[in-house]
Amino acid sequence: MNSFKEENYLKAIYQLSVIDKETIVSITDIAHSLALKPPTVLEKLNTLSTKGYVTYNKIEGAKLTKKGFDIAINIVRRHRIWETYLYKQLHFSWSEVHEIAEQLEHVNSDKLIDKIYHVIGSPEFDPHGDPIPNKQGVLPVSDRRPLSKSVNGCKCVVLGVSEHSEAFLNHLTDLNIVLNDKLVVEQIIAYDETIKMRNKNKELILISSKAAQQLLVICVKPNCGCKIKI
Amino acid sequence: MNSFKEENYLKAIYQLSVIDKETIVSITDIAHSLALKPPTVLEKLNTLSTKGYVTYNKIEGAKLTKKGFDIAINIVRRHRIWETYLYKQLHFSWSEVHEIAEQLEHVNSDKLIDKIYHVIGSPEFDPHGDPIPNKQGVLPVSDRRPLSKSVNGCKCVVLGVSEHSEAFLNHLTDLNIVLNDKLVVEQIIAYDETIKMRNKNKELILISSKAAQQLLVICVKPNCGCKIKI
DNA sequence: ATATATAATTAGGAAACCCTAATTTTAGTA
DNA sequence: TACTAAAATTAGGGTTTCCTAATTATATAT
Repeated sequence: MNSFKEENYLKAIYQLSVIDKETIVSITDIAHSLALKPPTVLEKLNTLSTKGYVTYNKIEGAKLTKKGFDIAINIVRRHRIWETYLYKQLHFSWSEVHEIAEQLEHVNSDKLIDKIYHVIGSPEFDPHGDPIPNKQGVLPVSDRRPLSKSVNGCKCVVLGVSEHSEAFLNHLTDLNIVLNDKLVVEQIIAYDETIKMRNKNKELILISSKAAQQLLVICVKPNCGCKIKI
Repeated sequence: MNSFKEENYLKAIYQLSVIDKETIVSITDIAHSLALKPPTVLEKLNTLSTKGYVTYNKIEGAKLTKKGFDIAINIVRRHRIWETYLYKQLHFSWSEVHEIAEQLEHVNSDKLIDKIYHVIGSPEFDPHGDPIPNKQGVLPVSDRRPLSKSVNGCKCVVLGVSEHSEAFLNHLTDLNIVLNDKLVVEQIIAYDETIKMRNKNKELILISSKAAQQLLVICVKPNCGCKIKI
């Protein structure tokens, strides 16, 4: 019954661990992500550990156990399904959707999720390209990768973003980049890795390395030599 | 942010006050309704009182202030809108709907409620005849009354129920009574106030006084002399 | 290597919520 | 009226969740 808070801890740990598989999930990271102070997080981590949802030590940081992962991935699933439902079915704008889904994700009814998932057509990805885990917590496989991993000549299709801030999404709008756009990389500027590319209207687009790291694409030209195999 | 619990207190007080306008809302009643113990309720009542949501004293019991009423009626509004949405739009059965709406009613997004209310066609009553308060907290006027207030010869249409238990709803199904049925009262048995009536197929139906008190109808025969003016 | 910044931890405490047990009111009834 | 049952209240305590301040580790950098 007390799950609201605990669900948010587990979700935060999951999300932090996904950002970078190498880096450990530290107390400071979790505290920052949940707007709490480190001692609070440490205390909670101990009780979550006792309950068997996480393991924690200074060297390895916080890690979800199978039990904890199952809960976390299910919250992520609910969140993405609700976001898609709000967006596609109730015509909310993408920027409004997140905050409401943060609340709805804690509503505990598998049947409700099943129904709305069916209504939206059981998609594998949400409207911004984030994968929707299935009931078993398995993410759909996808060859999407950051645009920043491209090489000259790459032909990419925009599948999503890994950052969801207003600022970034507005920047994409300014650059005239939308979902499913086809982009052809013409040059990667050696000095700062700015990418020069063209869209389907042959318009030139310059995108910074920073932004390119957050834009997820799939490579549609075989053997282009880009840093991710398709 | 802390509102989940408080919302439930305010809703409980509202609902208890509606059952019978004469009777005061006692600590014991609230404790029973929320499955808590009296000292817990008393303590919370004091803090709710400090915050200006209720007034409380032994003689008058708990009463909502304007501020408390506004919150409570809004929760009721959300609850009934969600129940209707789940029932009509997502095809949940009526018995499943309540539990999920208990969670959804606390999701804080007026825009979400507006949208789903629009989708279900902005009805004034939910599928079981409960009135849906408007945004200002005003209940739609209705001449519905308990069937038990009928007199001989009353022609009534079934509008809803005031009790929502499985047991009662199943009983109505057994009696072959559904929403919008037209019933003609033939006799009220003096001894125990059992009502003898006929439905549109002229079938005889006997309903106990207890059940008749929970069945809400509107009188469609003018000046029938029943105990409620229409 | 030592100073310094950053992260983790410990100690101690406050507020929210909820409880049991005991006591005091209040109300109902013989 | 006096007794008794029910309701309200007081006292005291437990857990959860969160904090600040102080301390100890751990890195980082000169």
